[in-house]
Amino acid sequence: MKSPSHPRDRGIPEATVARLPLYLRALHGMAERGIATVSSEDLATAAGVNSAKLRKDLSHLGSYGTRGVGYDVEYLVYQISRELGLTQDWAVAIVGVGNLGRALANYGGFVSRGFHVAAMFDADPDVVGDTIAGLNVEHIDALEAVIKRRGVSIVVLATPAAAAQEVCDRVVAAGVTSILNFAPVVLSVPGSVDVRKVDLSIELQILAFHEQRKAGGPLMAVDTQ
Amino acid sequence: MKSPSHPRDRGIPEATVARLPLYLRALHGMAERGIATVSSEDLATAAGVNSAKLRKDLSHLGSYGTRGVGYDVEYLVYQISRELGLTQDWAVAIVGVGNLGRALANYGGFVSRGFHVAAMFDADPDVVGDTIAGLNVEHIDALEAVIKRRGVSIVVLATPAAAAQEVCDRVVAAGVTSILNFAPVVLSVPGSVDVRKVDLSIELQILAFHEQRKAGGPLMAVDTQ
DNA sequence: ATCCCTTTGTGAACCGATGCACAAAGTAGG
DNA sequence: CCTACTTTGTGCATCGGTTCACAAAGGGAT
Ligand SMILES: NC(=O)c1ccc[n+]([C@@H]2O[C@H](COP(=O)([O-])OP(=O)(O)OC[C@H]3O[C@@H](n4cnc5c(N)ncnc54)[C@H](O)[C@@H]3O)[C@@H](O)[C@H]2O)c1
Ligand SMILES: NC(=O)c1ccc[n+]([C@@H]2O[C@H](COP(=O)([O-])OP(=O)(O)OC[C@H]3O[C@@H](n4cnc5c(N)ncnc54)[C@H](O)[C@@H]3O)[C@@H](O)[C@H]2O)c1
Repeated sequence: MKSPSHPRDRGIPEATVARLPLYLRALHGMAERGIATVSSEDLATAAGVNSAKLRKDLSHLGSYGTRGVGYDVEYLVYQISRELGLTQDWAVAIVGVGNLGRALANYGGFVSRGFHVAAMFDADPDVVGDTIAGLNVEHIDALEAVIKRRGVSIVVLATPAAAAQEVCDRVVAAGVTSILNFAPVVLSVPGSVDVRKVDLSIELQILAFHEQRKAGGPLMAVDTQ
Repeated sequence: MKSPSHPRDRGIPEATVARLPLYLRALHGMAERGIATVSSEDLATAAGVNSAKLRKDLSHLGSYGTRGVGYDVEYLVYQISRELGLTQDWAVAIVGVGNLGRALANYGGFVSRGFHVAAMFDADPDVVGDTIAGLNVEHIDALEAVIKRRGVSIVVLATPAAAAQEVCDRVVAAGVTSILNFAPVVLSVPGSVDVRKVDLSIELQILAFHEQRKAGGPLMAVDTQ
């Protein structure tokens, strides 16, 4: 760090942010196996990326490596966790407790680090009042009140597609600015709200596209003309 | 089409492929509502993208629009479906019938167009033999035989992380070249195999990153030095 | 203290994707 | 047939991201 430029620039590329969780997961595995330091080469392999990319990604957080040695695993875990905001525990709410919502609620894995399910909501009277993974399912009418009271800042949307936009609007109105959407609809939200989507059917269609190419590829030089 | 270049170039950009399912979904909705033609502007809005991007995407498939009018909805549905390989019905197998595997199996939505669940596998004797969504759960030992017999070409992996790579190897050995992975591991596969991953915890971490920025952003100009 | 070896951090070239802006192509109406 | 209007398809500038390749930095040995 000589003179100009920022040592740790605020403004990490989006592509880098999307990979940090991958590095973090690999590092956790290494820490558990008692590995103290790791080279960019080894960490990159474990995370399934190329080592130049990994080094550039980490360089956006700061100069946390030691030349000739590598990165201290514990220290890097801490730095990435801090950067991702995982040093605090985020309260997540699940809206729509059907097939998928239940699976998510029962999923131990994502409670692991940095997140916990703080509330669950449904509109169906048969479902409201059920206890799932030790938590009571609230009625959707209580959405605003419960979100405020329990400090929910991330909402997982697992309602049918038809209800998603309406529920989304209420969630946003309640002050939530981060949404993970499983319903197959394009949600319309204010610019200040982040929506990420998980869409099974899109993923399958992309796979089908490539599968078709593989099948027909080499032989299928048949032009339509 | 004057002289050089391909009218319909094989080699559609990956980013375009990932959006085609979005357009298709919007078009299906319009077809159901009886809309016969649609402009790039309207279709783009429905799909949540910008219209120049949509037109460029569609131009990779061919010149299917009419200037001054727009695109014929039915025709475009057919062309995109064909391009994505949805004019055939793909046999999908689900491996790992736990919380998530069950939710996926019971999910009607993805059977809808172009895909059907042709087999389900698990290693747990208590689960094998169960009937879920009208289909018998097979033992994982029968993987290779059943995959061949039923012509499975896409596998959805929903086993615990620890088992994922081993199952993946068997699936690949059985000739499958398209995998949708829900387990939080980096799968290692030959280059000819396509793997797409769905990772809840990565999505949440990305949301947490941005949420943290929003919270501390404007005020948090505190430098660590 | 010097030399050799390893590995980081980054400048620079490259590549694919995005979005603007407009000519070309079509419709509709007189 | 000609004019006015609409909307596509694309050339081009730009941007963000990836990859290469190497100078600089540090550790360890002698
Ligand atoms: N199940 C899957 O594997 C899967 C996969 C991909 C996508 N999805 C999508 O995820 C969503 C949920 O899928 P599912 O299989 O769990 O459906 P589901 O029908 O089993 O569950 C939906 C739940 O949402 C509740 N609900 C309906 N309207 C509501 C409202 N206004 N407010 C609150 N709750 C409401 C229903 O009572 C029901 O319990 C759907 O949009 C589906 O397309 C599911
Ligand atoms: N449940 C969720 O919401 C969720 C969300 C994100 C990711 N995931 C991931 O999806 C995977 C499945 O999650 P889950 O909650 O359904 O777990 P689960 O434990 O409920 O189910 C896993 C199933 O896989 C079976 N299995 C184990 N080893 C197997 C093998 N070698 N061959 C075949 N089957 C085998 C088990 O018998 C079990 O039925 C996990 O990797 C989890 O991390 C789950």
